[in-house]
Amino acid sequence: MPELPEVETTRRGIEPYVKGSLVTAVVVRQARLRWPVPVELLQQNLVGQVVDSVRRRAKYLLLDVADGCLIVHLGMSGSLRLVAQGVAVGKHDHVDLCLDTGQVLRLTDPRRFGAVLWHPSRVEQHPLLAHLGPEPLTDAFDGELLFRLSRKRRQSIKQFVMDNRTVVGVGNIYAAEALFKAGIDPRRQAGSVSRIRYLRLATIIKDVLARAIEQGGTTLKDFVGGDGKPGYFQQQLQVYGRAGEGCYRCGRALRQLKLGQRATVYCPGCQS
DNA sequence: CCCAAGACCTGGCGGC
DNA sequence: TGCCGCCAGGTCTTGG
Repeated sequence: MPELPEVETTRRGIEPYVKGSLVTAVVVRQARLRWPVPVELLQQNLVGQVVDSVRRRAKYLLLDVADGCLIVHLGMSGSLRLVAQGVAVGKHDHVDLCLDTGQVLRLTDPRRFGAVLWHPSRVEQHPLLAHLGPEPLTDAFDGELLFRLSRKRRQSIKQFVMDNRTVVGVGNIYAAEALFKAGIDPRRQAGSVSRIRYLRLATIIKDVLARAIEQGGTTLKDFVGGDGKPGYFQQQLQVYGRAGEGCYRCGRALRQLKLGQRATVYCPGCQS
């Protein structure tokens, strides 16, 4: 479900309700997520603490308290919602953070690829975060970086831009969309793409992600942001999920193939 | 170091 | 209806 725009939408949705409130309890019904949820650590370190800030790094949501940080990843199918205390618990509602406001921050994740972890100090140094590339919407990410990192790389450009060491937050949907808008064939070897094309691609990646965030993310299945509102970006998708249908630009049938085990849709006429 | 494939899970869908 | 194979927004881990 969540790519960066969906995670950022979630962050913005929950921040007003979570920031500044005190954690009264942590309830873990299913500790077997991507990694075991450290129940004891969470209860010892979070309960009685005030959440100072709700941040995002890549697709990780970070809830800071005085002595450390709660790390949440939504995986493929996770979502975070605020519900009133006492709301019935569903089959895939694995973790609750109960707040002194009477609300509960609830993690739902059917596929359990998500994660809930604790880090006792500078969270940027957590092994999962330490080697991430730059945030796509900052000046640290640009076409020069893409060009430089891509030299001598033989993997496809799509896999290259989806690699979190290159830049974070470009998932399967937005990689396909950005490459379509940039007119680049997703199968192209990263190292064979020109500097000029990378400059344009970086601008497009920023634009696509920023616009998706503005629209509240892409709603696939039942994604909703923390405020319960659906996203509307799916109405803007040019290629993702449209294999076999006509290209909006040239009319040719969009094709689908696999790159790095991921479905990849592109236009044989507009992308080369 | 680079790269591809495997692994982790559940649920929904199309086909027979 | 029921079962089977395939597919799905991520990314760590393994093996060549």
